[in-house]
Amino acid sequence: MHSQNLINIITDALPGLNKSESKVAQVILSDPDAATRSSIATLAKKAGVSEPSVNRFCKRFNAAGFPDFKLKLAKSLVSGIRFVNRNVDPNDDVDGYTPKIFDSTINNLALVRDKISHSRVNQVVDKLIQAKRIYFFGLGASGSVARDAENKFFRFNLPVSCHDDVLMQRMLASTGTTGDVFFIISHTGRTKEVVEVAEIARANGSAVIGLTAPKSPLADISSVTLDVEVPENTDEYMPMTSRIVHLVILDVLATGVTLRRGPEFLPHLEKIKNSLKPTRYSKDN
Amino acid sequence: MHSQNLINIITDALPGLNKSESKVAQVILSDPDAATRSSIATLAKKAGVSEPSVNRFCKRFNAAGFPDFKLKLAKSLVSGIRFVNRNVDPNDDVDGYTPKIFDSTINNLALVRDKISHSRVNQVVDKLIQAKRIYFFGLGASGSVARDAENKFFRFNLPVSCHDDVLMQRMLASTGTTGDVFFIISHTGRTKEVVEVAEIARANGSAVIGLTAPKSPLADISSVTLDVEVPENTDEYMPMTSRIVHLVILDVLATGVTLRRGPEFLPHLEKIKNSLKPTRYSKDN
DNA sequence: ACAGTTTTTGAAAGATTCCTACAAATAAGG
DNA sequence: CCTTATTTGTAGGAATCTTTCAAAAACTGT
Repeated sequence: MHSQNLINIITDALPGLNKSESKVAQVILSDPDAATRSSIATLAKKAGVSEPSVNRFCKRFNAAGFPDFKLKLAKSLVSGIRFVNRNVDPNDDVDGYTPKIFDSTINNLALVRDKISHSRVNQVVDKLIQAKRIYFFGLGASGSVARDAENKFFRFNLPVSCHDDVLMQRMLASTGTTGDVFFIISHTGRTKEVVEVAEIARANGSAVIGLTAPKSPLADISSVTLDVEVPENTDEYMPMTSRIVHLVILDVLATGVTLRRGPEFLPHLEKIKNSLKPTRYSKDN
Repeated sequence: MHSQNLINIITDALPGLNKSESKVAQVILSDPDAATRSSIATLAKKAGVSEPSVNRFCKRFNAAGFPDFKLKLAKSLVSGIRFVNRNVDPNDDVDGYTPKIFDSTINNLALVRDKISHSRVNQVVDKLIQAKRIYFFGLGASGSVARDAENKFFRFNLPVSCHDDVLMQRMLASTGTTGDVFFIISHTGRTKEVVEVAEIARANGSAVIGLTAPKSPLADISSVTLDVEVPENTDEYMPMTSRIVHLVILDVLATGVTLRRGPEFLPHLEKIKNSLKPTRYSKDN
C-alpha cells in the first residue's frame, strides 16, 4: 500500500549503484525538488552523465521512464522528508516557525508510518488482548503518553492502569506474574530507572512491551519492541516529536484491539461515549 | 507558502470555466490519478477537446504547461484525495489500518497547519510571556495534553501548573487574578464543568486561553481562542486526532516563547537537559 | 436579423523532450 | 593478455508538448 518514500529508497540503494548512477543519485538527493522541475537533459548535464544514464537510473527504481520518475519523486516530497533546512531559525517569526513545527511533526510521522513493522504491531495487539492486566509506564514527557494510553485502553474492559511514579512502577513490576503486560514508553530507552523496572518485570515472567528507540537498553530487554527512530534533536529550538509518534502508535494499537474484538464490541464503546453526553452543552444553542 | 489543494481549486473554479475547459476539468476530477499518468493527447481525446485546449486549461491554473500541471496534480493527490475514503474498514488487517491511522493524523495536522491563525498564536505567546502564573487545565484525554504542556513550559522558569481535577480547577479559577493565565484545553469546548471554570476565571479578571473547537461555548468565553477544527469522528474506529493537534500547537507556542526569550535563554534549557544525563545509560555500551 | 467585435477552439507545424538501438569504453574473469 | 560481461555514451528516431494562426462560435449593439 504505502510504497516507501522514494528518497529513502534511493538513499538506501546508494552503495549498490555504479558510477554514473550514483552521480545521478547525488544530484537528485541534493535537491529533489529541483529534479522534479528539470528535464532529463538538464539533469544529465548537472550530473555529468548522458541522458540514457539518467533514463536507466529511473528504470532501476521501477519507473516507466523519466517523466514517471519525476512524478513519483514529486509525490514523495509532499509528506516525505523535506531535506532543505526546515529547522527553526532564531530569527523566525510566527509565520516562520509555525509551519516548520507542523512540518517536522508530519515528516516524522510519515517516516515512522513507512518504517514501522506491521508484524510487530500485530504481535503487540495479540499480547494486549490476551493480557490479564496491562500497565502503562512512562516518566516525564512519556508519562503523559502513558496517561493518554490508559484513557484509551480502559474502554476495552481490560484492567489497565498507568503510572508515572518510579517507586510505584518498581513495586508493581516486582509483583507482576505471567499474563501481565508492562507497556513501557521511553523516548531514549536509556533511562536507568525505566530499564531496571523492565528487568524486574521480565524476571518475574511478565511480558514487557517497549515503545522506544531501537537498539536501546530498553529495546534489548523487552519481549517485543516497537521501534521509533526519530532523528536526534539537532536543533535547540525543535520540540521533541517522539511523544507524538508514540501517541499515534498507541492509536494504531487501540484500533487493532477494537477490530480484533469484532463488531459486537461496538455497543460497549458507544455506551462509554454516551456516558459523557450529559456533561456537555448540546450543539444547538 | 502552503498552497491549497489543486483539486479543490479546480472544483471551486468550475462554474467560471468555458465549455472545453469544463470538459477537461470533468475528466480530471473524475479520475485525477489517471490524469497524472496520461499524455496530453489521451486526455484531450477523453475530454473530446483539442490538445491546445488542455494546455490552456493547465496554464489557467498557474502551471507552466501540461507536464508541470501533472506534477502539481500528483502532489495534491498525496495529502488531498487520500483523505476521502481512507476510513478504517472493519475487515482491515494490520497492513490496512496502520497506514490509515497515520494518514488521518497527518492530514489533520496539515489541515490545521494551513488554517491556524498566526496572529492568534502570536497573541497567545505574548500572554504566556507576560503571565504571572499559568494554569493548564484539561479533562479526560485533554488532561494528558495539559500534563504534557506543563512538562514543556515549566522549563521557561514560569510558575506553571497543571490540573485535571474539576474541583481543583474551580478553586484555582476562583482565586485567580489579573495576570494569571488559564490555558484550557478541550476537544469539544462543550463540557459544562470546563466552560464554568472558564467563566469563573474570567469573572475574576484572569485571562483564559481556549485551545478548542471554534464557535463552541468555551471558545466564546475565552479571551483568546486557538481554533482547532478537526473533522467529526464519523468512523467508529477512527481514533480522536484532536489531542495530537493540540500537542503540536503547544509545541508551536513553546517554540514561540523560546524564540521570544532570545539566545541568552538557551543555556537555561541546556541546564535542564543536562540534569537528566546521570539518569541515563550512556550511548556507547 | 445582421454586421462587427470578441472570445473560444482546433489544425498544423514547430520545438522540445524523451527513448531505443547500437557501438565504444571500461571493468571483470580466467 | 585475451575473452567476456558490464557500463556508458552517441545518434537518430519517436513521442510529447507548445505555439501560431485562422476558422468557428458567441456576444454586442443597431
